[in-house]
Amino acid sequence: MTPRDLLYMRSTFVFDSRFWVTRFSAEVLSKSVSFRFFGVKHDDTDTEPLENEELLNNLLTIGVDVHMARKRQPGVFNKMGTNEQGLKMFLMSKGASKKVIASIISRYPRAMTRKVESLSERWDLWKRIMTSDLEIINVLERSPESFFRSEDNQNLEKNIEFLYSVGLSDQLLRRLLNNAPRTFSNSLHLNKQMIALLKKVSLSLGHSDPEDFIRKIIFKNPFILIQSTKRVKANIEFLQSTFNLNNEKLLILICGPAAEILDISTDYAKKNYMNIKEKLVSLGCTEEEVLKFVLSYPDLIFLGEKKFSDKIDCLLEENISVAQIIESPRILDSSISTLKSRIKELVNAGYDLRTSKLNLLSWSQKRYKAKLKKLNIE
DNA sequence: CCAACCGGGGTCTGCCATAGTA
DNA sequence: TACTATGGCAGACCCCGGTTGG
Repeated sequence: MTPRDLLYMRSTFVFDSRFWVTRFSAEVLSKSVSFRFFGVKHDDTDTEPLENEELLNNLLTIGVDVHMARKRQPGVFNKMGTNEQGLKMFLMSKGASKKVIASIISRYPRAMTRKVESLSERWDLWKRIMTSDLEIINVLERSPESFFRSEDNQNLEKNIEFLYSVGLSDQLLRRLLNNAPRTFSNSLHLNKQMIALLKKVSLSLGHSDPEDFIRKIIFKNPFILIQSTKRVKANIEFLQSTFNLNNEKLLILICGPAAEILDISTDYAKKNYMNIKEKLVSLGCTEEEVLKFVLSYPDLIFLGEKKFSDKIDCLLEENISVAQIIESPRILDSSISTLKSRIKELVNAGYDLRTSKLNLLSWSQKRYKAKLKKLNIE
């Protein structure tokens, strides 16, 4: 899955933006000043330039990266009567730091067009699901857009009711709001569509309890409601056509081991699968073996071309056979660096990788270390 | 006691396109 | 016609440990 990479991307992004704010604040200031002059020069008939000047000063005081913000949503800067002060006070009252507020506005400027009253209402709706203000702030810091993109609180309320009506627990709703907050700013219609699709799939595959199927799949994959029905449908079809399973087995697959595969962009799923197939066939596997291999651990489909190939290659370099590899698909779970360091340690300890089991390459640290210690004593 | 089996935990944003709206 | 609300997209693992069966 992507989360780890996303985490990486996100953290570098946050770091970059902070870097930007501190390192280039002088530049930001100069840009906003020139904009102000530009504004005055252009519209000296009404009060708009003055409004903008006030807005810009407010934003600079808060510490907003105006350059970034304007690039993202220029329209907001032409609006009069923005509510940046109200927003700031509101978020502060909920315990957000100035830095977080600045980051929120920098990344989603439209937030400052929201009225305090509606913000407060929205916050209370989120609070029905979350346990503390801090928990909400953490989500806003990660994803300001999911909270601020819509002001339709009625829709939000209906979404909450709808999700409960599907039979999701308090805990699951909380997980959804934490992990896939966009679910709640989807239109009710959109969420209903996805649920309807899942229901249809389960019925057409002969599931006796569609609601149970839906709960299972959302539990396994809390991100499903922020995917397009097009993507999910295409991925289910991909799984169906690729693995050629009977209904029962396909159902188990998509609300179990392959639930997360439904999120991946279909082209990549196909591409990654094709890559696995080509690579293994070129190494002498039959297509049937490839199918069995991937089916035994569908998460393999998340592996991009390079990663998959690199992992296989680093195993082959140790004269490990393809037959051994496809016998232990889980070892491809381990990072390349883990694989490499463990192989080295095991070889040093006299462990013959060509004739012994490979599973220990993907054991937890604790178990692996214990094993290695024993090998070294022997 | 050992390893296999298997499920779980972390975890999805920031951007673009485009109808709709004032 | 500028702006808003909303849908949709790309992106592309790694690790841990309880339970079970030998």
